[in-house]
Amino acid sequence: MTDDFASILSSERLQAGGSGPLYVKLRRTLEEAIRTGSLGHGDALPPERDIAEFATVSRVTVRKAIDELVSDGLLVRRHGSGTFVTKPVSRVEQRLSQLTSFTEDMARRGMTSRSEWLHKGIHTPSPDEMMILGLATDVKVSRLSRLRIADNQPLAIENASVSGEFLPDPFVVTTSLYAELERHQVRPVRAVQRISATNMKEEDARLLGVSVGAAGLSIERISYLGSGRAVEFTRSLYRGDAYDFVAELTIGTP
Amino acid sequence: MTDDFASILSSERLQAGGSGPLYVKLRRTLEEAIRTGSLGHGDALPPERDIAEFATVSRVTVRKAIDELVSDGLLVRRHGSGTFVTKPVSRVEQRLSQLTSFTEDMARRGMTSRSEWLHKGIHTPSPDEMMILGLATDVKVSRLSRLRIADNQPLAIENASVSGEFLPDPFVVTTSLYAELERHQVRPVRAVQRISATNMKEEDARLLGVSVGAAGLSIERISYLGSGRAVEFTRSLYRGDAYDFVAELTIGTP
DNA sequence: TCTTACAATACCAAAAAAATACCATTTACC
DNA sequence: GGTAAATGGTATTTTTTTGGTATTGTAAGA
Repeated sequence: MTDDFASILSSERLQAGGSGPLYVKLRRTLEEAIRTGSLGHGDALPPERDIAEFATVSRVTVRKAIDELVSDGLLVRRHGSGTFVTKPVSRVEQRLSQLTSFTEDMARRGMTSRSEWLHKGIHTPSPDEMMILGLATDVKVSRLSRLRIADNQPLAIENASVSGEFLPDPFVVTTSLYAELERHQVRPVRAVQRISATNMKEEDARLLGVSVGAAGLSIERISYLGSGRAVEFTRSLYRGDAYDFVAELTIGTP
Repeated sequence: MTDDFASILSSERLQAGGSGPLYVKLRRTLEEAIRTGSLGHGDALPPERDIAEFATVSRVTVRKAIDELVSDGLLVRRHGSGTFVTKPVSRVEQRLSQLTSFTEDMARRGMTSRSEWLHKGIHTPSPDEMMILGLATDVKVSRLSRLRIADNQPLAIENASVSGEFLPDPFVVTTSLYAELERHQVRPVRAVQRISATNMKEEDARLLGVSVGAAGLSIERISYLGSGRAVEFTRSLYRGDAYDFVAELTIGTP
């Protein structure tokens, strides 16, 4: 039982929860906590047994309270895993200014995350790639494409292009492209990110499970070595209805 | 096992790592060590077996912790060789950006810019505004709405809400909201910006001269005083086909 | 008295977590 | 070059945690 819950479920609060059966008071208390944000979207509730013990009621009573919140759509149960606060719109935030990892970010929201590879291959560079990566005519380019999935919902398509000089064999990449580059002592030190909005084309829409024309957040990133040489070029397309990009800015004093 | 690791993985630290499963605590401990620099980039971790023995957990548990750090790009594995700390891109930080005005922004891009006021007024705050700006019930809010035009093309709709305490009279604002706030010694020092993609509604599409459903870049910004008090809340909608948001990221150890 | 809502107890099943045992690759030393 | 030690990789099993369900008891109201 977390400390947060100690205050949320304090017996005073439960008693003050108005009249009626125990499970109704408990439900109102939980509902209030969700609406006020004491329980954030994606947060896990403590185990039913813990709640029962803390509120000194039986587990069935706790379950009855939770039952109603589940049928109202405020909570979601996962057998063997826990009970979680639902997200009204499944919005995921990425905070650049914080050092939170993707896994932890998702875990904090009670979401599981994984990837599916769509493509790995060696290609003759497109004009775009040649220009951006500054390739000689005879150098090949490695392309890696994958679908990022959160809570079994496709969230984004990631297309990476890397110069063959830095990544001759794209098939060795398993989880992290950057980890693979690191293995060859290739270390980008700077990146430029370009964020724009675009309407989904048919194939992207199909992969992401949205309708054609839906708004998508396109993020293009080019990363550079200390020498100024471009290493990698990634085009990502995020579902506009499921992804927020959050940045914190500080104002310089002139 | 090095002495360094003895302190990094001391069982006290592992216990103090908060609640949750063992592998999560272990992951957090390692992550912390990497972030604080106790483990520099390029350093090798001790063998998994050693870590397991020292932390008195099974090797699989150690591997699970390391797995997540690998997929986040903080660590790199080399079969038969060891596990090493990388200098990953997932640890990018957005360079301290200045809160630039639209005019400056466009000037930097070599474009002429002007605005057309759509609305100025004093209103009873909406629930959104009350929550975000932290307003008392009897305080009014000033709303400013204008169309931003660059190179004679409508580019964005800007809706600003400012607490009446800071801007009692919105009609005095002519060009820059920030300049007007500055006149009253109101100086935001921090802002949080949320960028997302959305499909244009009819009215927005008409004002911006695009078709309904076209992709738009929605940027919400809340700016704060040094005290943490929110000053202003701006919702902007940019034409997705005409505006890019560019951020430069530097990669490095904090 | 009978019905019904409420609450408690005891046990079931699924999922996650952790441990065990064994496999594959790299490195180093001979 | 070959071989053994060291290291990460994987499959399988066991334990623990968590929600799910059936049964029973109790008290209020028809």
